[in-house]
Amino acid sequence: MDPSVPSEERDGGGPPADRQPDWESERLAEIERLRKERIEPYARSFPGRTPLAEIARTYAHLTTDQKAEDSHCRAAGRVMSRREHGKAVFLTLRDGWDDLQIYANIDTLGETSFARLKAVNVGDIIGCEGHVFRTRRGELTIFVESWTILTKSLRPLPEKWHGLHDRETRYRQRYVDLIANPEVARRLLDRGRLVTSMRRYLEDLGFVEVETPILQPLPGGALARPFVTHHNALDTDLYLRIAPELYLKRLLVGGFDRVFEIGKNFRNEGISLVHNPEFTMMELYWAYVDYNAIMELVENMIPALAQEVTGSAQIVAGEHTIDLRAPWPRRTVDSLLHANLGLSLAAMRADPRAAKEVLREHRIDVENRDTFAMLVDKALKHVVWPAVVQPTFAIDYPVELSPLAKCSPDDPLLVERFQAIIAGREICNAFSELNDPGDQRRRFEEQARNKEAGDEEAHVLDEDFLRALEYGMPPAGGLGIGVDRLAMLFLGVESIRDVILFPQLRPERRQAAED
RNA sequence: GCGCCCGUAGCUUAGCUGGUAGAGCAGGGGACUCUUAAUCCCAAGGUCGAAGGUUCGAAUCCUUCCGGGCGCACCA
Repeated sequence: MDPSVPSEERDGGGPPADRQPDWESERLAEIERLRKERIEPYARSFPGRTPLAEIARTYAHLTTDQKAEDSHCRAAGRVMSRREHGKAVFLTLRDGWDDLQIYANIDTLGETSFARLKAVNVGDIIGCEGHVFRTRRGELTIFVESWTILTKSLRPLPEKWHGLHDRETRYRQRYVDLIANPEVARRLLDRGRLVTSMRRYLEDLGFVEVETPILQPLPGGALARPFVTHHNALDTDLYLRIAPELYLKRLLVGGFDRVFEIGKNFRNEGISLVHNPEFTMMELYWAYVDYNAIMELVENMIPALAQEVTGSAQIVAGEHTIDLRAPWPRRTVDSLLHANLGLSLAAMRADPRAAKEVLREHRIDVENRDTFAMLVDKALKHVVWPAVVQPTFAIDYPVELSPLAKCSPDDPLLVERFQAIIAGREICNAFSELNDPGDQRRRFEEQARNKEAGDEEAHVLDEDFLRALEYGMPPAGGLGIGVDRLAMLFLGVESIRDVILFPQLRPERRQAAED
């Protein structure tokens, strides 16, 4: 886009001229003034600059009122605040999320350049050249010998003292939030480092990263409602994946023996403090091991990642300090239910009606049509998990909850599945993968019956996946970790929106643009 | 999807049981050559989220809608 065209002349660019607020027309006028003086308000480049943090580091040793010899440097950044003193001015500059003060006076710059500097607005991006000194008040400062405008800002920044609090504006205009609240940027950078660390950790273990389809003809690998879209050339509906699982298992069939994927999943469900319609999932599959090996991987990887991202394998969640270091205790779902509710799986299966009474006593909202599987699920989520603070593996789930997991050798009603619970939250889901095509077909058929009965989240029957299993999938353990929620746990935030750069909101209605 | 709460200037906000909006910052003009929430003086900026209703009179009370937040439900 040609930056020399003022925004109001672009199609759909700014608000209509008759509704233009004063602050914008004033700044547009300033741009015209600059152009008349042959100064480009949107510069091409500013070569040879040194990052502000590096300048601060290099000259940290300077004492009060001391000037650094040979400290000539070029720096650039956004003007965050301005303190005028007649024939001198202080500005606070920010590049990235680091601030540094600069100082200029009329003696050094001359009248014209100094007057232009005083006309700079908070929010403008400028470049300057000068030497480094420390003021009488002790602040490291660049003494400006020359400067230039790099980008003129048309919109005022949020208030410097109270900042930007309005959550809607913060999420809709994250670019402003990042400027006004640098801790938001730091948190989101930490989230990025978590993903990087996880990738490196798995690669070091010999896992290979792959990318499988996001557009899938059948949505599988999880129990959830999908988004539907349409491919015009193929004239067919496609689904945004709810999980990569079935494709990664096809890769096990194809010969990959340690494989993982980090990517977005999409589920067409409610939005909440812990749900965003698109979220980042890490899934891995490891051939020739069962869920015991996966548990070891998890209890070693999680503290290692926490160490890298937060600097400690101990994290704080509310009033609890949580020690993530291995080993983590392993408790069967049956024993957890028994300890917290006095119910055994066998009893719940045999007499769901009595089980419902017990759940009601714990003020859990149960409905008459709830199946045994749903009751177990509710009991775990509402009673058992909240009581688990330190990392704990909950293992051996009822087969009805897990259509893709392998049965326990001792009990055909249980599967070899586990979830890790930390601070009351599920942070992963894993199992010994079902590789018996006959058993898998029966489980799919059971799901199909659930679907007939009205369960919209029941798993669909995927014939191609069954065909792959018929070629033979090696025994394997599989793991899924919700990366956003792991980031929340590590960074101590309550809302998933605080670890997602652009969380989903209802689309904004822009009246000016639509008229 | 249901319940509760919120929406006043670009930002942060005051505005009592109804009497038609007040400030700080930012922005504009002026003073000030080491300040840092710089300071001081002046002026400007608001269809009080939108539309209806009650009333002599509505930012304030009622209804509906829009947007957001928080619970609950579904899910990771």
